[in-house]
Amino acid sequence: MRLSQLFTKTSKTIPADETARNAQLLIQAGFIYKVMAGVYAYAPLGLRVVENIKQIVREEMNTINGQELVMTNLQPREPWETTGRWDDKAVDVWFKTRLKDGGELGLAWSHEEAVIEMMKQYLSSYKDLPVSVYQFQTKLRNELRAKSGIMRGREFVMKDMYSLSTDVTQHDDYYDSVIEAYKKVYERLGIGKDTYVTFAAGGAFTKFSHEFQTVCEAGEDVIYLHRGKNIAINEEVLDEESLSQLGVKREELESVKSSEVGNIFNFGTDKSKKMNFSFTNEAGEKQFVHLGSYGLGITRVMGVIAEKFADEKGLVWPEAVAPAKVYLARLGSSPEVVKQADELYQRLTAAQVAVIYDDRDTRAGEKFADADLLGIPYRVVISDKTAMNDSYELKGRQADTPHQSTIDDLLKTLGITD
RNA sequence: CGGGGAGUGGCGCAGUUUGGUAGCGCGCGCGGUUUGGGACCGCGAGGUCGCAGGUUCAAAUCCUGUCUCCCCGACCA
Repeated sequence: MRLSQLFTKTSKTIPADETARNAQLLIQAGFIYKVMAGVYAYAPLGLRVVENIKQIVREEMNTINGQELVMTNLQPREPWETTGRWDDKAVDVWFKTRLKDGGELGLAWSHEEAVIEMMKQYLSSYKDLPVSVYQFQTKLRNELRAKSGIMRGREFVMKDMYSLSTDVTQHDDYYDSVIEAYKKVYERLGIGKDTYVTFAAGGAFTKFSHEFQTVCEAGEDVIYLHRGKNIAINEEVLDEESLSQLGVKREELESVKSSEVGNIFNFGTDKSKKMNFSFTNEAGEKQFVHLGSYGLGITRVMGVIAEKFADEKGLVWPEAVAPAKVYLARLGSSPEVVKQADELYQRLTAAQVAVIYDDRDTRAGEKFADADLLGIPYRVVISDKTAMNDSYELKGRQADTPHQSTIDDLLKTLGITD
């Protein structure tokens, strides 16, 4: 990507109407554009981050046999009525609208009922199970109050997965595999060591559900950590019963602010019964499907990463999600410099390394400031000096000083092996 | 939804108390000098002050209503 052609621009000032660090930085750097409260558009650089996160999630969901599909944003009323969740008193985040002929529709805030409705058409035998389906979907929630930039919006991207199992054992096995898959996801996203599987309010079938909480000052939740035992408890279920059940003492726990980046639920057969979603077992008997629901907030994770890693100069993306691996800053426009920079750009691009090529006719300071603000992991500078010596100046985003390297060292550092 | 704060060129702000028809920085365009951490000089374009009413000779400024944004709280299945 040539920066001279990118339509977004960075700004020297942070937007006045945002206080959330993630929103300030992402807007200032041109990753996102605010449309209204809690609703943000994703510009090219922001979209790259979103897609990188999605790809990591996709790979891990595929590993545990998740089958990707896409549900719809327009949802009919009936399935939600059967579970009692159409009523605004039961679900207060509904956006609702009407068809021209008067039929009432809901805009998708979740897809549990929708998925069941769909899967009923395909699954009818124990031989069809287990099945796990997932999607990346834009969720629409009429939150009373949006806040915290992209961490709590009215429109946001979420990966939601649903498992359909024959019985408790089959369900539990899958549920456990999702926990492991989620751990891998957060690990790959660079927030693994700060993300805790957290015991939270469970619902009708289990004492607890599991949340994935990332320690983050900007988060909305408070969790209690037992670092020694690697146990975390959401304050909403912190009572004597829970403590004794988990075998920890209150005074051993450390309270920290966190953001819920994932949540997994066991619905048992509750919804299946209400929606009459059954299959035939080996004995020819009608059984209800066990449902599990597994959410992972894609755009929220992006906000959390932006918050956690930023420094005073701007964003600092972990390599796995960065919009590019290399920020190639070309200083000056002498033929030698242009030649060296163009060649490196082509070489890296050919090697599948994402590069932001700053070929703009601007001064060095501006390029360096933008490289930092955009948070690209590696900065390579091409100048008269490097062109003359056939060297390459390389600096990590958070390194203090750059160093000169040969083309071989450079490619090696960037993980390119010919 | 309760409480608090704020809406003035693309962005960040001043001006509002003490009404007299709009200013600064950045950005943008042109010319020139510069060129390794957001350069400098000159010239120039760009807003009628969220919106709607009202008071007044006169409203960014006063009054009423309304919309929007931010923060705290409540809510988050």
